[in-house]
Amino acid sequence: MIAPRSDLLPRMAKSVAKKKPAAAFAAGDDESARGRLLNAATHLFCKNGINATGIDAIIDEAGTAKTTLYKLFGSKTNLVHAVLENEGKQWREWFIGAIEAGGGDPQTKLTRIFPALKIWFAEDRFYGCPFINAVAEHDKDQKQFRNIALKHKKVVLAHIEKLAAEMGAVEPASLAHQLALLIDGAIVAAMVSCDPGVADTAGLAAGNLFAPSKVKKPKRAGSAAEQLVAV
Amino acid sequence: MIAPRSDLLPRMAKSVAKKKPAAAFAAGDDESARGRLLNAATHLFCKNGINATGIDAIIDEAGTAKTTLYKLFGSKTNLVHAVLENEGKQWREWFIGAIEAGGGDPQTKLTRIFPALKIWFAEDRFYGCPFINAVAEHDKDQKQFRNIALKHKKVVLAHIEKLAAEMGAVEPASLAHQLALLIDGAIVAAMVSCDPGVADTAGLAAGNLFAPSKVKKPKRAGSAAEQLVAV
DNA sequence: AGGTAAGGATACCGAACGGTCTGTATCCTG
DNA sequence: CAGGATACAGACCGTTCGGTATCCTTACCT
Repeated sequence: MIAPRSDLLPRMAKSVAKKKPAAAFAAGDDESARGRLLNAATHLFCKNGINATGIDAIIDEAGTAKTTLYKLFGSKTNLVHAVLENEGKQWREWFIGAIEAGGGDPQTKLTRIFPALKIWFAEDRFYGCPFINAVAEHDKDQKQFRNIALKHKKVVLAHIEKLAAEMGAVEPASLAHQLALLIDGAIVAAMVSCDPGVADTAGLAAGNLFAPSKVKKPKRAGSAAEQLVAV
Repeated sequence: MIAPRSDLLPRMAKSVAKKKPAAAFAAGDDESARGRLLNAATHLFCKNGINATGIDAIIDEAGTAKTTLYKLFGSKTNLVHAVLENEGKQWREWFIGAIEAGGGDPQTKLTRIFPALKIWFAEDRFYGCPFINAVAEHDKDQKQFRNIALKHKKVVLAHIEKLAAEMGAVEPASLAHQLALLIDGAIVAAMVSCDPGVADTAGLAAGNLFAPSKVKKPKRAGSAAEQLVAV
């Protein structure tokens, strides 16, 4: 039984030799079995849906054995949770980095939100928000995925609200919630329409939320004009 | 072989004798096999997801035989399409009715959008937008469900854009798209958070889109103030 | 050199899936 | 009363699902 195995490079994915996908937030160069499983599961869950993705498809794309998956994650449910946790962390790091990079005043950072999203929307591996999608395809009377999604969105919201407060918004919490609504709307609209341009529309709508009347200490504009258009 | 059947009322659902759910847009009093199947499938698809809902669960809730389902719809896929078409039609009728009822000027009608949505969000059978959810749990590289969703959203958008034009919006199409974004955002946020109050937040954001500077023929406000805050 | 940990390959299990089949009961119409 | 149409009941089929068990190969570390 000489059986010269074709895989001269063991512990490497054999099915594909992927190039780095050059995503906005890189999913990974982790070539360990765990990393490959996480990347494959993330890709397939997001692209085809969680329920529509079978274990076999995941191990096939990851180039691992089924035993390895169950040794590392225990169950499909655990894998789903690991994917969401990992993806959420990476997305938040990318998002916050994208609006913070380059500095500037808080309002400048907030206006970077939708241009940043547009870049994400334009990726060929943009499949919408994994958290929203996970909620959408599971029992809505159960809190499981809704709680995970809320936890993710609260971190993002907190950062936006902090910036809103720093820029002197009259009601930072309200402004942050409105921006978050536009973000969610843009994400699902981009997923459905495949048109990154919805980010521009969302940015346009967001622009109205930064009107001088919404800010405590206007920098230049006269107060008379503000009064006229206030509320 | 007397076998006194328990169903003294044939062609009636036996498993449950549901009360009318009193939904904003009534799913139905259609007690035919087709109607019951459509209602049951709509409920289960929306609540638990399409992929997570088996044929057996549907016929169980509908109180029909499996043969009846396949005689009437042919396949699960066909049933899914029938559900989306039917649900979309009913939702649009409800939505347009809700913002048109009571009359008033076009802007008044547009401001009715989010209060109307809030009522929908508060229902115990609110499970988000079936079209968004359908896209979320299927292959995003296929156009199938995305096209169905887009068709639905275009009808809604067209009505909003018509109202925007009637109210004299400077850019009716842009305004309509921004409102649509807020609507989508509110729907998914309500689905995830189970808080109908997001409709208020969306309504607040929408209020900024109706600023005098956005309207061709301002009714009262002076033009000087508008110039100051324009664009 | 040998042991151990990590991972690959594959056969297999019970359950659930979408879908088909046979048979029976009830109604409507002629 | 006959016969067609409609619907219910439930067994059944092939497939796929998530998950387990067994065995084998390789890399690395004393």
